[in-house]
Amino acid sequence: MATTHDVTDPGAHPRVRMSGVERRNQLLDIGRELFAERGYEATSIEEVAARASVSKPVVYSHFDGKDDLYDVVVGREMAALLGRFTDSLASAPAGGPRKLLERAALTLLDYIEDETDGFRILVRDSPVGAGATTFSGLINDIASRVEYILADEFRGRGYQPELAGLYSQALVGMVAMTGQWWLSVRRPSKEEVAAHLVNLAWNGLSALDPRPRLVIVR
Amino acid sequence: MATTHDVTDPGAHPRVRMSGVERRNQLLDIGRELFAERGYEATSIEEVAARASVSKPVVYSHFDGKDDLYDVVVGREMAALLGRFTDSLASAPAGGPRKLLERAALTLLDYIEDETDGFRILVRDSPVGAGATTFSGLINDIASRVEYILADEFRGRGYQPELAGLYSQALVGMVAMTGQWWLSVRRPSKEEVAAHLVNLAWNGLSALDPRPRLVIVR
DNA sequence: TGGCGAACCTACGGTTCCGTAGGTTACGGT
DNA sequence: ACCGTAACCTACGGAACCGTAGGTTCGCCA
Repeated sequence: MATTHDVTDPGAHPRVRMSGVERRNQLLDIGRELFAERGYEATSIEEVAARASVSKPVVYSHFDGKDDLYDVVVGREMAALLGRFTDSLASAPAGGPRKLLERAALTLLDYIEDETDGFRILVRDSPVGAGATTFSGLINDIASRVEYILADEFRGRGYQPELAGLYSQALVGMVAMTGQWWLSVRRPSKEEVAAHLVNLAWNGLSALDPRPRLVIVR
Repeated sequence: MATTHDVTDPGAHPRVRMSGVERRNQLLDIGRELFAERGYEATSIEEVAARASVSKPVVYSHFDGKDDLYDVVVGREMAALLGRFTDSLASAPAGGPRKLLERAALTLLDYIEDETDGFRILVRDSPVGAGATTFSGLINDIASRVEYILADEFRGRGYQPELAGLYSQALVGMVAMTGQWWLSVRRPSKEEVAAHLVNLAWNGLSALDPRPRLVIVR
């Protein structure tokens, strides 16, 4: 007759006792993974606990509930992506709009490749009443950054700057959707994809460069 | 003491008895509405029944279950959208790629405006194990139609036709995301949006037309 | 008018899941 | 050696939801 504590489940970790922050981070990672592959509704706290080889109350001791876990995961991911944009666009030596476009495209593609789960979550729907009427809150946020840059550029050229919103949505949508498609294809290479996207956005279909190159050194 | 059949709920319809197909279509419409506003998981059969002022088993007598209802709704919507594309592209007097682009953009924007719920469903996630790794199955399907057209055009110009996939994803993504954004803004007008999208896709950022016009007569 | 079948209902079983109450183990400082 | 506290567990209440069993109403047609 086995003792009550015969916790030798095959495949389960041998009962690790972590510190508070370690466990919290582990749960956040697992949450990101599950929310990415199943979405919010289909993810259960029970499975989060199971994947951490831990019981449910442990999860509740770190987060107020499912919503809270989700919010923290999303917030973390938003900060990560926005940080990448800030780094890559702010540190740029102001090389004109075309280089900016290249940088932005590469930044997003890099993020998609490195943090695939995070990207999936940002692209998926929010729980239910989340205000973000359009896509997911952040994609929109990115678009509004691009909008400022474009508005400046438009003013300089004499176009109507109030159209910058439309064009930035179009550009961000182009890159985001292509990135999502590229996730499941992985070909051609990321740099090639970026070059073609810039080619399309910059030259247009009427004057496509048959063999586009990136200007930025990597 | 009220009788068992005192079904005079205020606000509920006065107990209508429909024919089989009528009821089925009503349930499909309600399903589309709910799936669009809440997604698959958050929608319950009970609410579908409630909105139809009908009991749950009625829903089960028309559909095998939640999955089936969802599949039929999606299938119907895919057929509707594909039909629009077939009509608008096949009946075109072969006016060259630029007119094709205009037609495609307008077709998608029209659809988004007329069948907003349907579009939302197609853009949202599938239940869970739905193969569609990329976006939603159909957006991809549309993209592959565009791909054929583009591949032809590329061959004619001497570009690599195998890149048509990438460019079609980029173009469809651009229009789809802009359409989604436009849903919540509704300004500028649909025709203006289409004109600017074509402007961007055709001329590129480097040679934008400050006041683009559509070529097609509406 | 009588009866037959389609449309519909109430009621319930079984499952899943969120969130909590209350008790147990092990580590770290003294 | 001892004790406080942080980490963790089992067990359960309560709610939502899917899907079905069995019975009732209504319209049509002979």
